[in-house]
Amino acid sequence: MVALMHDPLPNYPGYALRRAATATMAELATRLADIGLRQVDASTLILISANPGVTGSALARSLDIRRANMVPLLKGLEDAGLIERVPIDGKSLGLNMTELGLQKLAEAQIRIETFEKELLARVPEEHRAHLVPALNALWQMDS
Amino acid sequence: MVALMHDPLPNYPGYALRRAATATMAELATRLADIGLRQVDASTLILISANPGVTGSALARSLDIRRANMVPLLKGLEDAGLIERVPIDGKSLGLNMTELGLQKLAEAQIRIETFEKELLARVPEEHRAHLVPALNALWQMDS
DNA sequence: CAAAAATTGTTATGTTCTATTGCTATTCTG
DNA sequence: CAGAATAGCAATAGAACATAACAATTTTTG
Repeated sequence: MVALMHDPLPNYPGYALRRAATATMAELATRLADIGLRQVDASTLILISANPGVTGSALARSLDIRRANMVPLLKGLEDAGLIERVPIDGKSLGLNMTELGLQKLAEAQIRIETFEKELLARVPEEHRAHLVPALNALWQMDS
Repeated sequence: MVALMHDPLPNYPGYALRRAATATMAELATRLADIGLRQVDASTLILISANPGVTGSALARSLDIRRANMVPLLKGLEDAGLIERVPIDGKSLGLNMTELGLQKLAEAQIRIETFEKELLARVPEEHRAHLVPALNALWQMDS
């Protein structure tokens, strides 16, 4: 059950990035599943709560999710009573948190903060402060 | 077309990690698709070439891929003439690169090296050296 | 202002990746 | 040797994500 003799892959930033992402995302997914949320649900709630009245389209752009895939996502959150939608004009719907949604978000935040703390704790101290800026530099640009 | 007013998500290491991973992986995927490979194909070829005679099961463990999903992967590489399988004993098959596979791998390596270089170039210099060690610390442990 | 262009929300559908289950044959281990 | 573990495989299910098309409604601009 020993590792491969030669494994050059971890030296590739791209590979390390993918493995790190899948491993950590799987971990967070199970913790959020305990309260009936997926990561994308939690992200969405966070953004709505920080931007009351935001539209689904704007969320889609910010989260880099196709508009079409936003529909079942928001429908799920609405059906669960976590958000509500109020017409802004003839074609746009503004999104807001419900009381229940705020409660659920608070639960999620606790789990997320714990997760992020543990995640960072695994990174050797001398690298820790560099992680988030380095990661954000990789995607926050051409979007 | 402006970003959201408040976007707290990039402050979360987990979110930054996911966005960075999906963005960069999509980029690499298109570059490898030009030569008919997926990332997992390239990873597999790299490991086989570094570990001649390795078994599919060992690869699956190293790449964290289910054994069952290894089957169509390796079949694809074999059908494309990139690898060959020779029986080790009654139940194991050793994997080796073909001549064509080595050529294809060389092409892939060029694209991968270019990609990795450009990826690192996007990271501000003071963070650059910390990225790979930080990432590997996130998953190289409990596996 | 009127025509053209863009945006919003939506339905329907397809693709791809990955996990699960179960099976046979073989090898390893106590 | 008997039981446990391993290798390879098939079939299938599910989740995540992409595409295409559409109607209704703004927004832009000539």
